[in-house]
Amino acid sequence: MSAPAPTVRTRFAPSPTGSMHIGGMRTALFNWLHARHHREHGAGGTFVLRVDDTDRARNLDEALGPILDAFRWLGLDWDEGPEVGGPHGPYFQSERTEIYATALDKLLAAGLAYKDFDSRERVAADRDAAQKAGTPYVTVRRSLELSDTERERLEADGTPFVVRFLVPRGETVAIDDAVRDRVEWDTSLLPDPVIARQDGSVLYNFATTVDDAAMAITDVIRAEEHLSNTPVQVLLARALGHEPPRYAHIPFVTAPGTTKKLSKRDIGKYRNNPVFKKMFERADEIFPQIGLDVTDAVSPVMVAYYESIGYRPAAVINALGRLGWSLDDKTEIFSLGDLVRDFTLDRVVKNPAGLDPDKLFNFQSHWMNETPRDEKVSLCGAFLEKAKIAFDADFLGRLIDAMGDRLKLAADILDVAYFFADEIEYDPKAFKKRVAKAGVPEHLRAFTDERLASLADADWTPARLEAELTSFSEAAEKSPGLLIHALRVATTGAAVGPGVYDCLDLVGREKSLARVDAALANAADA
RNA sequence: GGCCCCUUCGUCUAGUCAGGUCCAGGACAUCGGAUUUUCAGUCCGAGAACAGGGGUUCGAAUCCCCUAGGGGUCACCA
Repeated sequence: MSAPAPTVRTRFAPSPTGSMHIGGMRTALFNWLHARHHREHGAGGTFVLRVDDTDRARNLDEALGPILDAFRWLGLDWDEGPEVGGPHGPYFQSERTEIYATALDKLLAAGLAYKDFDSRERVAADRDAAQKAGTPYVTVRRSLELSDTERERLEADGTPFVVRFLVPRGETVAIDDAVRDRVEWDTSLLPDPVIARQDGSVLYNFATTVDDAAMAITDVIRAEEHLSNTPVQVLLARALGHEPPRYAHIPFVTAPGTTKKLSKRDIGKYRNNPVFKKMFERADEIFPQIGLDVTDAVSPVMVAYYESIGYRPAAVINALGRLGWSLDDKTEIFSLGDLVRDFTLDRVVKNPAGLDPDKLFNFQSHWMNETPRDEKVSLCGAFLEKAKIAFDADFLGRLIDAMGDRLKLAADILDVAYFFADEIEYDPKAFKKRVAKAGVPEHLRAFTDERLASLADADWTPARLEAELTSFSEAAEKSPGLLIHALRVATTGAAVGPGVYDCLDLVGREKSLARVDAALANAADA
């Protein structure tokens, strides 16, 4: 008889920094997916959100809010954590100082950690010397050589000290990583990590280990840059009397077109990244219209960018899910539900994956097309409202229908905002090329007078308009393109947009005819 | 520099654990064609990769060894 499949508990522990990094979101997604997969297709799974706020953020709401918003936007809920609580709280590290202090005392009392009185400078000098000599640096442990009386005197004098974990030398620590298989380290090469500062506050490696054990985390899924922290955490967990969790070190996300970790530090550089450039430029066009500043917090490195510019959460989920993971040799489209069903750690790849804005955009096309009409209307409507453009919902619906697949981002609706304006402005270049061109005004005049003017309101439909235009062009032995272009520019002012017959329909018979007259008068003046 | 990780088309990846069906499959991007002419979309097509070298084997992208390259990490940050 095999043991029952264990239930799974995963966690994600963001620092409240005021914005959610897209790479961090990918790590969070994998944790969430692993837990949900086991809940629905295994013995159970729980996803925990824990807040790493040891830095004591000045304003927690401001710093944590956007992060929780990103989770909510993508539809990733958490079973335990902020707002929802849970049996393993508190879920803010700033509220767990007692727990850390107790664990620290336990290690100290057992002789598994020690007070180190060496100054920062002295330790740095040791490290430099080792570096220079090309030998591995390990802690010199001078404080362990101290006699009891010496130590007592130092403490009585109030000499500052840090607490270091005493790494057992001469051992091999190994993990069976879910994505990297077996990884081993020689503990003789590991420095004794500081686990508590002079002020008594504990450090990341220690807090995480204590919390993961206290919260019964079974699977630690994190980016591979944490791989080198792992031996210390394994040793620490054992010293504390716990069995270490299973680890899965997933590849980190690289900046588009590079092999370097996508980092919020480099946002400035990314503006010039040829692959990222388009995304920045689109933001430059859109954000000013909706009263948003293009800041680091809404750059393409952050989840907020995608929401702000009108991506579908499903598109972002799909792209993130495929970053370092695949099901097989052909499936590309995954809903969140599909991912919950199909996601397993053993299909995570080992090598870093670059975020590809083009591919993300392609997923967006797909998921925008899957979006019901009503939802598109409300999404686009929200953009129009932010841009302070008055609109009629029915008309917006018709416009969205006419745009069809052309509507990729919800913000694209702003590109055709001229449909909501009473007055149009001609794109001067397009006007010259399409309307004020030899032979065109006469042709357009004739078509309008002979075919359009006499059309009844009820016959002013895309199908009828197309039939008229086609047959007129045929009779005149001219390319339909001439009228198509001329009419579009004359009635909307723009060179691009929905199909021209839809444009005429949207603008309406009366207004279209008036605009053709105005355009022709304009062309005559030119 | 020490330790650790990684290496298939430009990119994301399938195939590697169980060597032959892989002169390497899919997707995005690119280019070309069609839809007899906006833009877009759709359809069709093209080019494009096993880092290098040695082994093992009848046979290697797949196993072994070496080399090279890339990356991560070496804080009283997380």
